[in-house]
Amino acid sequence: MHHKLAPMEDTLMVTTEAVGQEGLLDRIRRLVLGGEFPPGALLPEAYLAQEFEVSRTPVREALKQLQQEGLVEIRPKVGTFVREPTRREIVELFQLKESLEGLAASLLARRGDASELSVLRRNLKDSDEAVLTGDKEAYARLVHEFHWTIVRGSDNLKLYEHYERLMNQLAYQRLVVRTVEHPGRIAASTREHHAVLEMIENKDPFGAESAMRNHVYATSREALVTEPALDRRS
Amino acid sequence: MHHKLAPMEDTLMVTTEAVGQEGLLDRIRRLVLGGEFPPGALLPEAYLAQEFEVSRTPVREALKQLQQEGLVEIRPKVGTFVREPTRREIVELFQLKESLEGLAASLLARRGDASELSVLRRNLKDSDEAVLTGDKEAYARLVHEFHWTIVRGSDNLKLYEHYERLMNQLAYQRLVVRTVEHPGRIAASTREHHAVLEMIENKDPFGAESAMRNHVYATSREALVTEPALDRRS
DNA sequence: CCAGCTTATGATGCATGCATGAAGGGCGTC
DNA sequence: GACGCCCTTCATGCATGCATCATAAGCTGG
Repeated sequence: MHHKLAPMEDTLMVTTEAVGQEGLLDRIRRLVLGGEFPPGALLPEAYLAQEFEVSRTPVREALKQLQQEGLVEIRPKVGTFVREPTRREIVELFQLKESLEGLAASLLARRGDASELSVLRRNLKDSDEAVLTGDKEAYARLVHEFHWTIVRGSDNLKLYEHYERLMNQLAYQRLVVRTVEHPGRIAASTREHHAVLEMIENKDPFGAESAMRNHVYATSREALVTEPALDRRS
Repeated sequence: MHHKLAPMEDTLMVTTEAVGQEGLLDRIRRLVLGGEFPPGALLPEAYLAQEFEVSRTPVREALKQLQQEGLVEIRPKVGTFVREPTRREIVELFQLKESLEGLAASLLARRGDASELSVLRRNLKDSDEAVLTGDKEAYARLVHEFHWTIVRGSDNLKLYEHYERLMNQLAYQRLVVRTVEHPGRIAASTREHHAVLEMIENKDPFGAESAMRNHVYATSREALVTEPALDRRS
């Protein structure tokens, strides 16, 4: 069979969506993650189509992708439902998170890129500041950025992509907000962050991985005991 | 807004596709991974639709999912093309593989389920046998099964799912087949497999993780030097 | 009142048609 | 001969219509 080849591409599209506006997939994902629809709720294609002013066809495509991400469950001939992660799945996802972030820290320590390091240092400075002023909102955001910066800084795009999927499934925002409520945890978490950064600065991949894994593990334990709603199932 | 909730489900569908036949997504994926279409080739929706005797709509849905898996690239208004992984991406994926399989070995060592262990022991026995008889085909298959058994045995479904994605992107078969060609590597690989199993039998999570990571790393190095075609890009 | 069957509803699954836009080839000019 | 413009071609992107089937309400007989 004769195959038609793609014309040479010189520009590498790194983002997932074309220009214009936010992709439909992202909009529906935000709807789900935002808690607009409670777990178990039906996501009617017709409703979404009308809501976003498109036809059902692109909506269906997006829903199938969300199913791959594990955010919704499509029951054939019945409908698409918001998926509620079981406690067991949360545990599984945190184990993965530990592994992936450990890898990221290790890779970043090996690379030891100066610009990333300064971003992280700045982040921890701001973070300490937020703790002192008691701005939990800012603290949560900075913690979030700290972790993402390390994953991005690992300079491993595939790792980044898998991490992104993972975090989507964890619906991170809601969990970490709870965690932040515990003052003792904040102090410990801050210490752990500094430890991670120190290891990265020392260009110690093993130490950085270890420190990061310890930190993620501690955080996940806290998140799991702090989130009683997760005990409903499994 | 009033939400329609899902009726209670008692049966948990663990497989991805309903009964009947193999899913369209899998069939197209096999077409791509099978090398039927060379990297860079266009996958015309109309052709696939005719080939699988469906309309373009379900084909489009499947292609969008394959894009998420990183196997194809969809250029808006142009077409869907088989993606050729760059060498850099291969390296990135192997780093991830190392991390994920390390986690799997660690979890399995912690669990220490007897039935999984006997399967692995049996696998290595058959594997040694295949080495002696020089049956490289069987050896490659057994190695494949060894790794998948450990990932399955980790009893972490989310890990399994991410691993599955990862392996799809690696188009494993073609790479490992090359690796098998090197006699020295086979001996080393066999030793490493035994080491991994021994650590798991000892219920030593750290040791198992370490052994597995060493093994995956060694294998990946071999695969990378054995695959000259990967040097074309990046 | 309840169990079993029938039927009505509503949502999905998919085929089809048309609009849109990107490549590539042809043609005319320089 | 080379460059640039136009136009044809073709594949996608999406809207729409209809068949299918799961679900639940209604109905009937016990």
